[in-house]
Parts: sequence; C-alpha cells; structure tokens
Amino acid sequence: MTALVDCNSFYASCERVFRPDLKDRPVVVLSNNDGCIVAMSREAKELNLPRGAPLFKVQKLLDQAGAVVFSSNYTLYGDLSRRIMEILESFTPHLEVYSIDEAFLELRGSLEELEDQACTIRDRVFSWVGIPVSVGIGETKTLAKIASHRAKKNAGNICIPTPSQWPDILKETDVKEIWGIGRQYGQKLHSKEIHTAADLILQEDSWVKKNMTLVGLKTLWELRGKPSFTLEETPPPKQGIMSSRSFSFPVTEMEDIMEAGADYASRAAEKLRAQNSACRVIHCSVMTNPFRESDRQYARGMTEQLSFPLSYTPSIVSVVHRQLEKLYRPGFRYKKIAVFLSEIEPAREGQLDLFYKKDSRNDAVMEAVDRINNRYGRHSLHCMPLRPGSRWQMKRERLSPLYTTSWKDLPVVRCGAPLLKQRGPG
DNA sequence: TCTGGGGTCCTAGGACCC
DNA sequence: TCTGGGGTCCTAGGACCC
Repeated sequence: MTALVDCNSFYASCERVFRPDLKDRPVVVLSNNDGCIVAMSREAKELNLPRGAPLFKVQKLLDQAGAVVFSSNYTLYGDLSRRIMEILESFTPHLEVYSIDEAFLELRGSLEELEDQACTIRDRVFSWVGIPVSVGIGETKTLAKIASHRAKKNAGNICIPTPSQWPDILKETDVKEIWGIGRQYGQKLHSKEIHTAADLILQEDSWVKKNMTLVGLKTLWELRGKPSFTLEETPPPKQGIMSSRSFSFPVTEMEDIMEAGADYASRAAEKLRAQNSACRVIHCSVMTNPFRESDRQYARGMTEQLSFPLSYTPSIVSVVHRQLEKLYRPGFRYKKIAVFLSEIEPAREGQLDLFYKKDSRNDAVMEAVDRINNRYGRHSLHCMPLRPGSRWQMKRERLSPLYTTSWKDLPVVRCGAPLLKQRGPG
C-alpha cells in the first residue's frame, strides 16, 4: 500500500516549534520579499483569506485577528524537513520525498497493522521534531492523496479507508481535488457533468486520453486502483535550473542589475554542481513590474548556446553579464531578473569542443569554494563585490531565528531555580 | 508603497530526411 | 495532369505540481 505523509500547515507549524506561545494563534508565512501569503495555520485559514493574497491587501484583517506574520525561513523549514524525512526512512525501505513537506511510503500489512504504523509515524514525528502530520493510505499514490486530504479533517489526522468505504469517498471527492487535475481540467470536467471522482472513473479511457493527455489517463487508472505513477526513490537530476528573485525596490542602475546577475548566476551554478552537472545553455531575462501599470513596461530574455558544457561559476557569470549588458535599457524600473540553465548533462561525460581545453584546476577551485560557502555561509566567497545591504536584495523583515542551523540562534533553555540550587552555581 | 519561486510532462505542428 | 508513406527532431504552448 502507498502512504502519503503530509505535514499540516508546514511552514506555519515550523514557526511554532520554538514558539509554543503561538499555539492556537493564527500564524501566516509570507513569500519571498514579504509579498504574498504562502502558508497559514488552521486558525489563519479560518479567516477565509483568498489564497496567495498579497500581504498589503489583508494586513488589516490579520491585525484585527491578532495574527503573527513571518517572512519565509527556508533554512529552518529545509532543516526540519530533512529531520522528518530521516524519521520516515526508518519505517520503509521505499520512500519518495515528494516535496519539502510530503513523502510517499510503501507500507505492508493488514489494515490494523497499517493503522498502527500510521499512528507511530504521526506520534514519532511530532515528539521528535514537533511538526504535526497527516497520514493517508491507499492502493495508489492518487488514492493516498485523497485519503490524506480527508485525514487532515479527522481528529486523529489518519485516514485508511477499507475497500467498502472507497466508493462513498470517491462520490464525495470533487474532481478538482484530485491530484493532477487542476483548474482547467476541473472546469472542463464539470461542464461535461463529471463532478466527482466517482463520475470520472466511469469515463472511457479513450475520451480521457484525448481530453486530458496521457497524464490524465494514468490518473484515471490510479483512481480505479491500478498503480500508474511509480515511487521515485532517487530523484532524477534536474533538467533545468532557475534562479530568479524579485527586487525589494525598483532597480534602475545597471550596476545593481549586474550585481544581482552575478549573485543569481552563482546560485544557479552552485545548484548545478551540487548535482554534478554542467549546462550547455544559459538563458537570462529582465522585467519591470507588471503590477505598476503607470510604469513603462519592458521584458526581454536572451538565450546563449554554449559550445561546451559549463559549471564553472566565473564563466557562467561572464556569459550572464554579457547578456545583461545587451538586455539592459536605461530609463526603466526593473523588478526582477532571472538566470536559467538548461541542456544539463553529467559533468564529466560531456562532448567537448575541439578547440576547448578544459582546465581541471577550475573544478578543484569550485569544489573548494562550495565547501567554504557551505561551512561559513553563502556569500563567504563570491564572484563580484556584493555590497551588504544592496538595495535590490530581498526584503525579509519578519524573519524568525535559524533555531537549528546557526550557533548564534540556538535556543537557550533555562533550568528552574530548585534544580540550580541542587546543582550549585554554574 | 507593497503582488513568489521553483519545477515536471505532454502534444501539436513545422521543418526536415529518405 | 497526376503528387506517397514513412520517419525524426525541435519548439512553443499548455496543463499540472509544490
């Protein structure tokens, strides 16, 4: 059977782990640049804010409700996620880490045994990491997803339907809630009077294939109980690597654009090397803020095909700089630039250019740079002077401490007075 | 004033080959 | 005047996911 373990309101729950005072209070977490709401605790969801609402539009409502607002702290969420996945690994040899807050597990046993395992998973994650999770179990990934949705609404956060319960559950599941069916397909299905999962499984394969492509057909089979999406235990290397950020302020100067370009290109190159890859194509783009309709708008990208694969940061940065020099037009208020690396291949297998003599010392330099930056922080060594507090850098005004990854943010536990007396000073 | 940042897969259609 | 039948590769666009 396939189990989906899904963290409840993951980012909001992470913020609560070291802040027990936030229990029962609405907690929301913002996107980069403190822009939109990307996560809400249960109490915050009850305020009925529109999904993805920009903070400034709902600030008043949040204040009235006494909500606590955080900037995204991906370092914290990533570290807690890693700890959770480590726990889940101990329950099965077959685990797919599907996203930062979800994993599929292959489990075996009778329904009672499965329920036992699900409870142990839930309790262990909560007591060892402090994050509440839901567990849904079904014969396929798609069914496990449906079960986990229902688990979120159960008191115990666990849902393992028996074969006789499934037909009713499918009748109660709107097609739009099915994994793999989004807004477009959802609307299309509704317009054809296909409203629930139970309606969908009665459709002809050929009709579904024609209207929803092969992916839709596999979803249909999964709903009928035939596994069609396999567990991906080792994530395949990325085929494209994107690094892009909005600026906290409108940027007008080329100097700032170049600085951001070097930073984003370095970040992309780091990700590339982390999976032992090199890229053959570099794409770079700039854009103004489309929400400011009074501003003159400008958006353009540029693609360069390289004659040999690259992963060396200084080379990638210089390509990006060359592109940005051509893309930049004075007189615009820029909001965002992006660097995208594609045609990615394993680093050492690439077909070389006849005239390119690879300098193997570059690899050694990058390995050392990556090690140093991993250990001492991202910008310890970088390619171009980065002025601390540059105007364009991301806004994160409500960032919580790095409780688990930074010595200076480590929480301090104070023992009670009686204990100190017993033990003496110090 | 303030509106995120990543990814995947599939298909149709055009250009080209013999 | 009549104008086939097979392929491949690439790209743009559209759907989806977190």
